[in-house]
Amino acid sequence: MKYDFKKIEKKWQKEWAKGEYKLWHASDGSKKPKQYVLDMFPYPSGEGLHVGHVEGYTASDIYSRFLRMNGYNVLHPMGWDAFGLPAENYAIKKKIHPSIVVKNNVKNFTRQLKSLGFSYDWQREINTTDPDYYKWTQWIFLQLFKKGLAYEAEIPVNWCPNDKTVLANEEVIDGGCERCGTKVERKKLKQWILKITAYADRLLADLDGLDWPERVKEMQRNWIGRSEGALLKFPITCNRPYSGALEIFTTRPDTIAGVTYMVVAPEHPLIAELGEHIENLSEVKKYIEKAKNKSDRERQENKEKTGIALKGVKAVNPWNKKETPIWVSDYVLMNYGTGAIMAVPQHDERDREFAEKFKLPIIDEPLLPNEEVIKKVGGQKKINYKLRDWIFSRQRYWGEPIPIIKCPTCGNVGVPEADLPVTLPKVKNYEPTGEAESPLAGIAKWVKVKCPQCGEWAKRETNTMPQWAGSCWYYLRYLDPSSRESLVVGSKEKHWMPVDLYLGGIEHAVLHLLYARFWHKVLFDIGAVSTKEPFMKLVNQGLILGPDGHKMSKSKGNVVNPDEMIEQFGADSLRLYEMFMGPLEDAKPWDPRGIVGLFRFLQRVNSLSVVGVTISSAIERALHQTIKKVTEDIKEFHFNTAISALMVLSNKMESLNPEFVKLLFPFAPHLAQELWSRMGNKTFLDEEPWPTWDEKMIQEDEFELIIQVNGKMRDKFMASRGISQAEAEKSALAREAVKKWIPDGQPKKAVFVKDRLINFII
RNA sequence: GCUGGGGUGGCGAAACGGCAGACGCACUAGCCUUAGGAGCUAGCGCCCGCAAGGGCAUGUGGGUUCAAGUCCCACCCCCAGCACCA
Repeated sequence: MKYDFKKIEKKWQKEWAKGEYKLWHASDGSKKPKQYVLDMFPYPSGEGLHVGHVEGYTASDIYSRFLRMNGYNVLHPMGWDAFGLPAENYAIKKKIHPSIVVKNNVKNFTRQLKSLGFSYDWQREINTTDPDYYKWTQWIFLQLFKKGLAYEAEIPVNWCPNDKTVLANEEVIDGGCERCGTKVERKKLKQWILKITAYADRLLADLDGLDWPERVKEMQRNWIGRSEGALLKFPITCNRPYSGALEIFTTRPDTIAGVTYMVVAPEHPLIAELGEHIENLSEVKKYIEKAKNKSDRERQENKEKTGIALKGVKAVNPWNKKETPIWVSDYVLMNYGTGAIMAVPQHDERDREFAEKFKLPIIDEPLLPNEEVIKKVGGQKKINYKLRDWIFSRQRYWGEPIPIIKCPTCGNVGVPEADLPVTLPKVKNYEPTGEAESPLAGIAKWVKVKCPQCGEWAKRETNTMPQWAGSCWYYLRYLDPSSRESLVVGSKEKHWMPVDLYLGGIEHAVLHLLYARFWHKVLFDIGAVSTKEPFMKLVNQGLILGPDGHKMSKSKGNVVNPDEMIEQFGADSLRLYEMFMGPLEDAKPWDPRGIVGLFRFLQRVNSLSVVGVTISSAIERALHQTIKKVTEDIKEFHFNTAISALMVLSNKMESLNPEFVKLLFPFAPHLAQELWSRMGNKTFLDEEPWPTWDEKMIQEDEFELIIQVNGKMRDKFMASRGISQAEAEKSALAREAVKKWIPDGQPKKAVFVKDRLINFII
């Protein structure tokens, strides 16, 4: 029979769609054990689904179908992370409202996902740009505001001149904008900031309990960057009366005797404070000016140390009362520790480099116990983090409005919860202003509002939230997508949380995954959720590279379009190929011919007779072995070897059997369901139990006994299971091929591995 | 530099310390055919050989073991992330 994949796939997709995909509804009241299998939801771009999406979504679909057949109540939802720059930029270019752009893209993505047969619970579909959804994103912001975890401050921020908005530290990659690569500028602006640093210790400590890839945990650990040390004060002396001290942070108080100079960051307040006490103030100011003009990227590119000494000012080492000079250098950063260090060139590479360049002494002094130093000099223990607070406001249109009202008398006032959502008004012009405000600032009618506290005229906050806001909590909304009284009803949250499996790309390791953990912990603290962590197990699918081995990109012209693959070979072949390419987590290049092999496999399976012939015991044994192999492989996400096991079995089979069809189902659901129906079954495979194997059936009564001489394989013969060493030796030594290697038939020694091999040593 | 992950045929890859290369792609030969670029069968690591057979092979060099791709030590190379964080 011809493998008419188009007809088969269309037919079953239509069947599955009945009752709004009833087959895949997750029930809140089920007695079955629950499993929450979550995909990282896509940004619905104009380009449509990428083969990388297909990879991750196929993997989670296989796993979900497997769990359902094993008696689990599975929640496997899908939605849209639809706020963000691309829709807005497209809107600016084409003069179409972003919401229309998003609507069209969502339609296309939905069509594509359905054409791949993914078993989502479509009743729980969510969209972060839906006011009923972002009402709760705003609600969470208000809770952060109430707890003092959202605050406004004027600080130096990363500004992308191309996207005309500020960026979080996590969004700056190698000094460039995460999105467009444009060199980021430093600007001092008043911004909304989330106090993620208040959770640094918990975000770090709770990583240990997570079943996540080690590299992701390590990336988060590095990003949080905890270091234990101490704050120590060095009194300052100069030629005029002065009573200040320079406070430094160090992880090595034990090296204090080796201090030969001090360094402060160019932005350090000490310089302004000392003012005229500094004899060479004008030169110092010149250096500081030069350092300020350097971007972060320039500072990183050129690591040649620069600096200038503060003349007429000294610091006193509190340990040995020695006077040491104070320098200004941009290798010390103002936003870490205290912005000042004690320099120990003997023990620190950077200090050594600086000392060598400026001919400062390098002395070798004995190390002292940390505790003793801290105690004697009156210092205090301190833990520092590299993690910075999250700069949260954006000067763009297409995002959630920050629900704050700025009142001239009351200051920043949260929008009353009853007034949520603060909906995004329609504007004529989405163009960013290029200033510290979003295009919303231009809508006087929307901006003007009465202060909820004093009733006087006030203004709305016109900045919007960053792209990451909506994805910080979406996994909770799936549990209760239409709830009006809370972001998620407690009983539903308790039933489903935490997410058992979270599948997605590694690119979110220190962005989405860190932000979401932070929000989740805040929600935990206010009692809105019952678990400390949102995602128990994380699996990252590896990147699918273009046929040229490079990352797929439009400019390189190496992008593979899933729609074309489905058109040519069908969804089942595409699913199977992407799973067969290699280990799920590895990066792997697309082989344009590769999919053919999987198509051939399905074609062969399709042509097998549905009328069962009596199966031989050899095939029955192979079947049991395959059930075991595929079951274990799916549990470990080894889909490539599971598919290969199915191929091996199918190459032996003369006709279809129900177990094989069930094993195939999670991987190639359309064809498997078609075969199931051809075999005379009226049920859906989703509702069928997963096949089981009998360990006794797997055991073969004969095996190939390997004969080695000095560890090299020389011969083999069929032996019955359980053969004794004496019997094995006798039979082996009698063989011609063995006699050739052991002419006297007298090996020095024989190592016998039961039911496997015998190794003669001569 | 630090951290994590890797180096196995022409390619993607398999391999509880026990026959290295399963499965698939490509390739070769043959078959079928309504001559379809997506059919079927067989072969296919490298070297010597008509063959039988033998030798060599899992980045490099050592080690442990009856036996090492797998365990231990040192080194080289590749990929990813972070990187003047005191």
